[in-house]
Amino acid sequence: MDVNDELRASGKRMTRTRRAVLSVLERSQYPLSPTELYAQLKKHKVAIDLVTVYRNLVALKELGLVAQLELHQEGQVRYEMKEGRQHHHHIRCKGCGRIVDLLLCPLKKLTAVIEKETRFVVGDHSLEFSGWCPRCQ
Amino acid sequence: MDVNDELRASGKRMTRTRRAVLSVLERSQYPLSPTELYAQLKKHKVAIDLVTVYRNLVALKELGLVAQLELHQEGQVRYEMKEGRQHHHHIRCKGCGRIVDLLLCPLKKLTAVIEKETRFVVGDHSLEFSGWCPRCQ
DNA sequence: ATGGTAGATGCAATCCGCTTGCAGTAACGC
DNA sequence: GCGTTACTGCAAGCGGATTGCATCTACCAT
Repeated sequence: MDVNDELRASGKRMTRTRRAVLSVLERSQYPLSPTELYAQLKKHKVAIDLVTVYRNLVALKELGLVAQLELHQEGQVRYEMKEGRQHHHHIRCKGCGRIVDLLLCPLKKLTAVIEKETRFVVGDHSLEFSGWCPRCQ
Repeated sequence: MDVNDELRASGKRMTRTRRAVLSVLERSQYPLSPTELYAQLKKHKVAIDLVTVYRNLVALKELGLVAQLELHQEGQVRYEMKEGRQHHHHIRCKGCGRIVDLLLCPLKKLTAVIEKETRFVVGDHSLEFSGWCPRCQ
C-alpha cells in the first residue's frame, strides 16, 4: 500500500500541494517547521498557501506518515517523515539551532517501571537533548 | 541565604507580587502555566497583571528558583519550584491533562554515549511521558 | 469521458500565548 | 524619610497556529 492508497483508504486525496509537501519532507535531512517547509516550497516554485501547509501536515500526521515534534525552547513544532524510519530522538545545538538525530532510545524498559509507580498506562514519550555542536563549542 | 537574599544578591527586589507568585508556586502540587498561576492569584484576591506574572516567572527562572518546562502538545510553558527538589521528569494524562512527577532519570549514563556519537557537548535534556491516568483509562 | 460531491485550497480574519514600550509606582540602601 | 532604579499595569504588538467561507479540484460512479 503506497502513500496514495493510504490517503484514499482514509478518505483523503493526493493533491498537487500534498505531493509537494511530502516531497520536501522526504528530501529534508532534519525536521522542518511549517514555516521552513513553506519557504522550501516557495523556493521550488510551488504555489501554496501557508495555511495549506499547516492543514496538510495535520492530515499527514493523522495518517501516521509524518511525526510532529516540539523541541524545547523553540516555540514552534517540526515535522519529519515517519515512514520506514526507526524510533529515534534528537539533539539540538543551543548555538546554531542545528538538529541531529540520535539513533538510540533508553526508555523501552522504563515503561514498566513507570506504569507500576504511577498506575498510568504509558503511551508516548518525548526525549530531547540540547547542547553545543562541534562548530559552536 | 534565603529567597529574599538571593533576589537582592542579583539586584532584584522582593515585591508584593513576587511574594505572591512564589507562594502559589510553592503550594502547587504540579507545574503551573502562567495563566493558571494568574487564575490562582485572582482566586486569592491578589491584584496583579498577567504581564507581571510572566515577568516574575522570567526573573525567578533567571535566578534558578523556578524551572520552566514545556510539555508535549500543550502549546504553553509551565513553571515549578526548583529549590530543594531533585532532578525529575513528568508524565501527563492524555485524557484529563493531569501531570505527575516521575522521580527517576535514566539519562545520566547516556550523555557520554551521545557526546561520543555526535561530538556535541551535551547540556540539558527534556524527557516527558504521556499516557492515561487511572481515572481516564 | 464526464458529472457530481465531498475533500482540499486560498484568502482574510481571528485566536492565543507571550513580549515590549512606556509612564507611573514602590522597594530598599543610604 | 529620600532618591534611585527595579517593578508594575495598561495597551499595543508579535508570531505561530487555527477557523470561516467561497471556490476549486480529485476522483469515484456512471
